Amino acid sequence: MPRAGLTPATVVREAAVLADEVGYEKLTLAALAARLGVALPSLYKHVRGVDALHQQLAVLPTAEIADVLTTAAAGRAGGDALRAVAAAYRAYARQHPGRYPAAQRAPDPADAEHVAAGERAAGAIRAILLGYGLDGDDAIDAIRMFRAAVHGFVALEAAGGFGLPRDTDRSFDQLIAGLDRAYRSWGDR
Amino acid sequence: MPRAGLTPATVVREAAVLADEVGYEKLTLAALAARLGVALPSLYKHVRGVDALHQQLAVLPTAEIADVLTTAAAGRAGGDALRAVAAAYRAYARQHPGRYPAAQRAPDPADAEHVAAGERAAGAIRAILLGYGLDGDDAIDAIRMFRAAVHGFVALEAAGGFGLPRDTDRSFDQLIAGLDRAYRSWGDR
DNA sequence: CCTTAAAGCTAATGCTATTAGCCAAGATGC
DNA sequence: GCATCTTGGCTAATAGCATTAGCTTTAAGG
Repeated sequence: MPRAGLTPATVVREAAVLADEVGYEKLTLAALAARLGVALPSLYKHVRGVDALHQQLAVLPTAEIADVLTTAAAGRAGGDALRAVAAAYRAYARQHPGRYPAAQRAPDPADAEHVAAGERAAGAIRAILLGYGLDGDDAIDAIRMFRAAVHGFVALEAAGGFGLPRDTDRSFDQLIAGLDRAYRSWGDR
Repeated sequence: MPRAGLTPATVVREAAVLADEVGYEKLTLAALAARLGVALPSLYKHVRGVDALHQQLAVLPTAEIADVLTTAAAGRAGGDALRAVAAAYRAYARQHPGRYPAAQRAPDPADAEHVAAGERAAGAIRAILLGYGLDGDDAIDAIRMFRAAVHGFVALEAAGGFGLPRDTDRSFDQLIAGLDRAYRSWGDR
């Protein structure tokens, strides 16, 4: 019987694919093992368990989000960059309904790769905020504001939380427009 | 052997208490049955299963949030009301870490009580927005903005997503201040 | 070629959810 | 006050998933 040739990385990557197909909460070691053509306990040679898999699984989408945001911001500034980055974030969440929730898991401080990916994502936003004249603690607050607004929106949207027959695209545009105004008027009362 | 005297309502209410203690994702029929002093399968006389329990469990916190928001808004208007309602929302989420996530489940349109509770919560926000001159589709967008921003913030906060050593209370104040500015400048470019 | 680390396996255990079918508690009707 | 009938709660059985233990054999490396 030849070996499957798995590594922790391949297991986690396949878990990401599977999560997008069946949903994050329905991601199961049993289904993952079947997908990889391997018996369930064999996975324990590569991941410590389902909880560790979830933790590991957070790294990939975090890095992908960082990439997507960085790409979207390239060559733009101000409200232009803000809209592009927000749209890219939302698009990622919709295209990856399984791995996006995985990314919400906070990094283990000991996981340098995960921490770095998170910082890269935050850095993409921070660069835009610099164009609004925001830095230091203001930038931290403004980044948290961006994350709260955009994550909150896509989470509620994915959960079917917007019931009224009003186009969510419009609402999202208004959200980002409001964010833009909030950033521009940061110092005001 | 005397009966436990359970009803669907008591089961769901105890589930809410248990969820706050052990966390929404760790809420289990087995633990709930033990808590109620009953064998696990007995619960099936009151709820159709774990999925139905989750759905039912969404109603209580939605109604409680509606209450909390309504109370907080009473006697206030404008930015004052906005701050009070946002603070009340966040406080509820922190005090009820188990049932708050339960409330994110979208209502079954056939569940009139659930739908009504959601509308009551939205109504509390809508009333405030009226003070900003927002109604119609603008109000819908603005309500979605409020929900996205505040839910996103408390969700990220609860998940430990704000890693930097910056006081989250300050960040929350800034978020709501930004929301207030966005509402006040709604028509602007 | 031999050794050895480890990838993958089977077997076993435990927890959770779910269904089926039984029994008795307690409400209802006479 | 008694008979009846609904139904809440039970035990037993099944199935799925996670986890651990221990074995086998691959395949890399001296």
